[in-house]
Amino acid sequence: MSALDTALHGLRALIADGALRPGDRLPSEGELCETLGVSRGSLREAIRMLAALGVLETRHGSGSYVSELRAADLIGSLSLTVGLLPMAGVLELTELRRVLEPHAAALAAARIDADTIETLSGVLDEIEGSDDFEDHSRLDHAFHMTISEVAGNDALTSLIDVLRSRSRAYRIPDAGDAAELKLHSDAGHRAILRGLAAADPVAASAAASAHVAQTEYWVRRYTEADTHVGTEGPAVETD
Amino acid sequence: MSALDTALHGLRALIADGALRPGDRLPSEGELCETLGVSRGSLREAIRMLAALGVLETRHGSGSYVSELRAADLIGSLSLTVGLLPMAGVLELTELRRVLEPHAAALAAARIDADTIETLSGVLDEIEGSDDFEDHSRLDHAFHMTISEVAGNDALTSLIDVLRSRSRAYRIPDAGDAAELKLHSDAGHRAILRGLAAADPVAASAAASAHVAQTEYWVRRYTEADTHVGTEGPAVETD
DNA sequence: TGAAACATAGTTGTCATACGAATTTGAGGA
DNA sequence: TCCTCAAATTCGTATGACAACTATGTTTCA
Repeated sequence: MSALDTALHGLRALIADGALRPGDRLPSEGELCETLGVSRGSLREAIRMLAALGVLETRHGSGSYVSELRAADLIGSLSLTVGLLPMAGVLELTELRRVLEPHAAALAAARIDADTIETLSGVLDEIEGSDDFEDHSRLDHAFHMTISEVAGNDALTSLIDVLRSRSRAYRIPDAGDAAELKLHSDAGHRAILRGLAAADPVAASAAASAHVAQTEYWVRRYTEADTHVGTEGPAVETD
Repeated sequence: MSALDTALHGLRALIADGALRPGDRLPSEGELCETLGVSRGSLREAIRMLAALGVLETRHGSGSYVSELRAADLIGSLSLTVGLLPMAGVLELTELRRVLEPHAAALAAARIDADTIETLSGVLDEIEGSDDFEDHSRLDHAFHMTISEVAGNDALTSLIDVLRSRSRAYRIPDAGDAAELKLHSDAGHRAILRGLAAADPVAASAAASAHVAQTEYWVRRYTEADTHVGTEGPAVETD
């Protein structure tokens, strides 16, 4: 077994066995090097891997700490990489959204309160009144995240967030298309909100499903032309 | 910006911009150090982080390569860490399973062929005829993975696999309970297979939903007593 | 007495160098 | 043409050194 594997599995075992619990500070790097029998370089590589996966957090000058090990945080570690997926992968993820977002909407319909409905309605007012893509993207994100937060499962919220982050950043070159998309998008949002306001899980779920399906349609429509891997360039909501 | 961040974002940018495509070999570490202006140690830490997330693969003596960037692989990178979740997190994930597995079953019901049904039936025969927990776990896994593979979305399959890997490894101390669980589990499997064989998405979906609900019941039942974080020790299917 | 400033020790961040281990490449010969 | 083997290339690992940052305890001053 390589030194890196030794360090990686050694650290993981310390957490799995309960020797290190969420929030605990790890022994210093020098100490761990002796304990695990690897050099500091190999140890640090292992620490970085677990940090990338959301298991550890390192603070300069202080030490490394075990994270809170929340499911939402581990899922959130994907956000660094989903932006690198090619189009084919994005469509796979969109299918997941097609299951998860209706579920979140249904749960939210059963739990949402009047204040939140008011807030969401205000967000939609802003979206419909704005022509700025930056605003649109931000508010759209807020709308959907609020819904999944109300649903009450943080892991679900985090997963939806990660999946949505990828569909978000595609540009719609044609101005007419962009306008049409926004029209449908606004209508979709209102339909979801109606379902929530009526405390009707089935209606909210159906509206959310239709909304994702619409996203999928637009992503697919612009797939053939632009199969670029990157996420750079002017971003336009397809959502 | 720290040297590590420089290296990490530099590498990520090379991929996002398309300068490095799936399957490509990265420049040598020495070359990248000059390009990015960081030491070899910092560069290697960045490479490890991306490797942990499933974006890069390193081969000793050969070089580092960009992975195929399949959504399923990126999601699979979670498998190293979901085993560290405390019980509360497992229940969150089980709720996700409750949405995803019925969806997979419904899709599979619409696409499955006679040969696969035969195979699955054979797997269930084996499960029902075996008292060995090791066999049971392996065959149960094969049964469920086959279904989600038939569903045709690799990302979905990978996600279900990751989520299931956590519910799998809990021991049922009481022999009577274990027997009762297996009885229900076997019945649940048969119900799912009936739905698939009838090409009935609704029936398959409902059966899968009930199956996950049963898992959730057992996990919850043994939650209060055992909140241990680890995954070691004799593992018994709760599934 | 209280608080601010400072000194100190401990920890992570970064770099440079060296050498071992695995792979790849190409020259040489049968 | 194919095989063998040595050399070059590349990653894997270890060590040492110092900078940057943090935490803690002490001193100093109001």
